[in-house]
Amino acid sequence: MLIGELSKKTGLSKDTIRFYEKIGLISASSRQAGKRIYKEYPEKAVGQLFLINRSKELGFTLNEIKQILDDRGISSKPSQEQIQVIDKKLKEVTKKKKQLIEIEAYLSAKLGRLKQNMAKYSSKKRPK
Amino acid sequence: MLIGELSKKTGLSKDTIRFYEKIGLISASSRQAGKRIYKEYPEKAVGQLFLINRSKELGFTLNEIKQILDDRGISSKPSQEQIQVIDKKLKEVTKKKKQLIEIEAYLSAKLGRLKQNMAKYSSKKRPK
DNA sequence: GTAGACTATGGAGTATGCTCCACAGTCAAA
DNA sequence: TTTGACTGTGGAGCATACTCCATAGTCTAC
Repeated sequence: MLIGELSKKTGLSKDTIRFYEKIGLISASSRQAGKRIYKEYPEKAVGQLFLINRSKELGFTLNEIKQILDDRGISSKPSQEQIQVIDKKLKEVTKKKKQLIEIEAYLSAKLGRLKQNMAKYSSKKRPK
Repeated sequence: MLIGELSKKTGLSKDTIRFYEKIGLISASSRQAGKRIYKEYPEKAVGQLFLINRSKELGFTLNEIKQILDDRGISSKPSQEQIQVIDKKLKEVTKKKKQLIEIEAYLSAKLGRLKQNMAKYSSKKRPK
């Protein structure tokens, strides 16, 4: 698939996709066309880009995401280091879950206060 | 409390704290001392900075965090807009929770595959 | 065969979020 | 009263993650 299609499917700009390919986050094969070369993106790039986006929204940096996506070919021997990286990320995810719950509690409390206050102020105008 | 103490309590650098104050994320009162002015940070700045940090780690931008922290004085009338902002952030938190679970599943699956593969490769060396 | 929509490349520019530095004043302890 | 640790200000610099050109080649439909 060419970059335009990938862009539409993922909602990411072509520039962003090219940038991600440049830094090795996703990969594409090259097709010769006269003097020029066109990039062919594999189907799995779609899923990878969605994962990248979700990860970014959760505060992972592109470098971290690169480690997460790193495949080195399914059939090659996985390194202990690779396993450790994924294990570490799983722990970070667990931590983020806890932090999310804390923030949720903070926001809920704040929302409650605001609504109560709002009611207090407008009660003067409300008929009995 | 002066900036050094706040820095130690939160683990954030003085420069970072000054930057946050500059953009209005936290506030401090000013104390005159001869020709110079010293900033006095209130106790609650500690909690605010922790919240800022947690929020950042979850992908919120400083601008978003500013909206979250925005107080306008506890005793002033809360605006409908203020309530909407917090409500929206709560929904984003819910979304992030789901995304985290997705990423967790992805990482777990990947970890399982890596470990299995690792075992397959090393089984040749293991005695029966 | 040509207009219009696509593609790649290179490089400049931008927003965010700090980080570092030089300079100068304050303050507590010795 | 001087030394060392602190403080604020201003401004430059930096890493990350894009975004926006300009230029030039390709491809599709008419």
